[in-house]
Amino acid sequence: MTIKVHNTLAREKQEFEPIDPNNVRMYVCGPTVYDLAHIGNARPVVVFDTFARLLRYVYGAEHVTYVRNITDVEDKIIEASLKSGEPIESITKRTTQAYHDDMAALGALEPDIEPRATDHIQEMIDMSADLIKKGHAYEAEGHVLFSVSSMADYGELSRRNREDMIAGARVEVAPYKKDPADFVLWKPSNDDQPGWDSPWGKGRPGWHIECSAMSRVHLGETFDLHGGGLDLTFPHHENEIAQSKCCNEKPYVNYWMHNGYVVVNGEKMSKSLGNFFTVRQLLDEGLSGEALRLTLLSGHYRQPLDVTREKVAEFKTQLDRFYGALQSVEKIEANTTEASEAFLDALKDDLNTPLALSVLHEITTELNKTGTDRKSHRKALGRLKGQLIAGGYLLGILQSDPEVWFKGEGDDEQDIEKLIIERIEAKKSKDFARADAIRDELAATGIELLDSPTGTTWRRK
RNA sequence: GGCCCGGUGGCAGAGUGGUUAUGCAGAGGACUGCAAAUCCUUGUACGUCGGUUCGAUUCCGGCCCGGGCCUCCA
Repeated sequence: MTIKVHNTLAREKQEFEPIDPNNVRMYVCGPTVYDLAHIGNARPVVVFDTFARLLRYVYGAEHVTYVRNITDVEDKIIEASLKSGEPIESITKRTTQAYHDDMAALGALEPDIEPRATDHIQEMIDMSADLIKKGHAYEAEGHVLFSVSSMADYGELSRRNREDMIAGARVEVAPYKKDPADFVLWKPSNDDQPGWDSPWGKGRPGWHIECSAMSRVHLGETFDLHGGGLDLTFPHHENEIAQSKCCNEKPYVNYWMHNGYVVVNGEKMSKSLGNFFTVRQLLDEGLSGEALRLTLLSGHYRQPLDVTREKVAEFKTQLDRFYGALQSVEKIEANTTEASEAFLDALKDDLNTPLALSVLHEITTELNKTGTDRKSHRKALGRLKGQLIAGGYLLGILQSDPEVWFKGEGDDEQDIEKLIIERIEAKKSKDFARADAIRDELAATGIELLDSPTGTTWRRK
């Protein structure tokens, strides 16, 4: 089965056919580094990380190039610097580091290439100049503006035309624009703003041109797939298409994928609404990054997703179930590295992660059922274990040692073991009152004891 | 005003023109000194009104409700 993706350009699911299966190319819009990432920012990272894992699985890791940029020049950063007094370089460096740490905690692998906007200013200037030359842009009062009316099929992604946009315009139209829909490629900087020399004086790039420039440098003029949050469809991606198509005179991207919003009580989570919580915040509260990741994958990527602490706790319980099964077959060697067919089919069908997750649960049930008769089912158990780990890898979960998952970090292991031995003695002498007292004592510190015919193990709750 | 999503059982969440989603929570049972873990069994579904159909939760239309984009936003 081939991969199918919902292509925003067509508004329908399509078979994914890369231009070159030996070099599958994907670009995803990364963060503007002025503040900590919130859960809404994390969703596309986790979603497209999962999709990249699938692409690598299907086409081979060496045949996939995944680019995710860092936007380190943008007016929000300037504002943040003015407000706090922290230098811009310090803000972008610190925030980029925090972003890397937080996304790693969510199990996101690094993209193959992570270009920075400030390293590609010259390419942006070149593109802007080229667009002027080709009659798609013009200079006005130190700005370079893209001329929307110069492009016949502007609006193909978001399916809106110029008239709609003008009718719906909620912002004052800058006087230097020839057309209200025109957007900025380059704008002038004063002495307090970061700026670079350009044919139009000292200035800085507009928001959209960086992705056109960086994707062209790293993936070429036409590439396979571009992802991002639904809110980037317009204007950002629409304008990227306009810039790249008009500049390169070639198609830009074949497939566009957009993830739905993270919502809070049904409303979109966003910085401007203030209804967000950061990844850092939840991790600091002690929530598991792996459970948070699974929560982000628990709904289909195009659906809205309500992330609550309760939900994260539920998916932590689900992970306990998986790890419990893996723990029970710790001594059995996995004899496959292939995910199950049903699991792969789910992911290949427009990244249906909830369905894929249900397959992992079915595998787990089968594994747990088989567990009663180890010897004669060694082969089956090895297969189920392998499928669980392989599927888990594609989702970015279940890669820890089950022992570590359940016992975690702590310097109290010896005390726990000592109490367990004491309890075993108590049980032997039928002193169940003492045995239960020890259980309660440990339970009070979050330690749960599990008796089995082969002995007593424990978990941190 | 224009354009666009969505409404599934207690909760989360897939999916399908006629047959079990899955998980969490609940109930019962097995196992256990007791528990936990695990397994088995089990209940309550497809917003609403019409239409198409032998048959619709699934297709079509109206309505109601919720949300989004048209400005920065993942």
